[in-house]
Amino acid sequence: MKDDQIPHRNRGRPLAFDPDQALDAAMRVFWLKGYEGASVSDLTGAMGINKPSLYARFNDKRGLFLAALERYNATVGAPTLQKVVDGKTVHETIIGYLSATNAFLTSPDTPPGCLVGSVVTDMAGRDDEIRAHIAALFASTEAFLTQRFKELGDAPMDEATLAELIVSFGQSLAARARVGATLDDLSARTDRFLSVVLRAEVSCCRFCGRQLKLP
Amino acid sequence: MKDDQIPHRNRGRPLAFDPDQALDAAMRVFWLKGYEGASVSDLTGAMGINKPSLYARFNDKRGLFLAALERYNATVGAPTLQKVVDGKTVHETIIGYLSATNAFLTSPDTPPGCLVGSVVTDMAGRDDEIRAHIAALFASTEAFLTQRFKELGDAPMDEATLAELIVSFGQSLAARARVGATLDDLSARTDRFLSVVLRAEVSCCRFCGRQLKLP
DNA sequence: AGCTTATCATACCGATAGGTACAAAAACTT
DNA sequence: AAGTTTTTGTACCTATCGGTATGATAAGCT
Repeated sequence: MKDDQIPHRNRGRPLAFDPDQALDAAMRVFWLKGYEGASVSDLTGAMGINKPSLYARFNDKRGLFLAALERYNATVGAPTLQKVVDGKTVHETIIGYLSATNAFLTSPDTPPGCLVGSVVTDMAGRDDEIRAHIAALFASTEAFLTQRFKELGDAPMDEATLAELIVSFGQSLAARARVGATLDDLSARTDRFLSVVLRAEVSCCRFCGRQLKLP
Repeated sequence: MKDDQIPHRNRGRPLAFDPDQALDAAMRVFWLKGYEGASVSDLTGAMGINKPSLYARFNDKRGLFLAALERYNATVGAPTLQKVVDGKTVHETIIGYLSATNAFLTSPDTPPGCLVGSVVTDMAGRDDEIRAHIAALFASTEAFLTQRFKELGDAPMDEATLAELIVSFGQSLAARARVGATLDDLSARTDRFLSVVLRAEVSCCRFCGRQLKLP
């Protein structure tokens, strides 16, 4: 009775839809409508499949949601974090990370804001599994930034504190985008944030008055 | 046919429940479960009333939600903003505002986080009326802080920028609280944020190295 | 071809969703 | 006491919810 659960490859009727494409569609529905607000009919409609196909592949609505969340991290979260890997200085890293964040938060191709920052964070208040998952995601994002800042070595303050401030600010950007802020709004807010936190291109402090360009 | 709509006072069978108490209960249900996730049965159960009473007073589920949101602003938002009125210095004002925020975000008597920052912000992505309402609320909160900082006159930077940073940071605190952060977590994050933004009790900048206690 | 495997589309399930009809009940007015 | 006004509790409405049984269909295997 071995490998009883594992479906044999290349047997049976082939899938009539592309799983990643269907997940993209489901992701957007959840992103816009939230978990409880997205009905299974909404989802199958957007995915272009029938309900039995959905349940055969994702088990239930929750399973689909978790799969869509993975897809979100792979297609939205990962490319944003890649900017952190690509940055050659702390300043460049932060600019890259927040710019990429602002871009996807206001992309015309997707619902406003961040799926994780609005829908999933909201759900965390009533769903322990989601809460643990998302708390770990936040923590690991901060740890990732901290680690990278240490490698780069030119952070203007304690690296963990800087990472915390950046991620926190990113969460506020997500909230603003969700309530309708434009890319210009977010960019302007980001400039002001960085001018204070990195003290770049502004007076260093009100005592020494020195002009800086960090780093 | 005048005043046909206005119910005569002190006529008819009296209300068997306290409207504010019922709204408090409804507010908590929405706070925990979100709008779509809160069923009318959940709501009437928590409020201790029957459905016809709910519909007679609040018109429909959405009307109840809007009333609960007003109640939230009156019982949670307003007391927090009162700290801004009470502050005698910018530093004290900020500490008071963020401390009060952290307290209600993690209160054991209410669901985690901020109703506005999680549930309503999420809804804003799919509901234009809510979006306009909440965007105006954010803007007016920043304007209120800006105005107060100007009155106090001892802000260490442009008052609007400072207000923006404080409100933004508050939003990130709300997200953290929603995913399970404790009051200690939030307080520690707040200390680190203030140590950078207000440069208080830390090195002023990496060039002049001066110790400050602001203000 | 015939068998096996897996996905397809249709049609359906009980439960619950938001919302309401209706008559009894509780106050006031006269 | 009788009538008026408003809220109450029960019982019910239709639509949709998440989820599934069933049989046709499309592929590989032998």
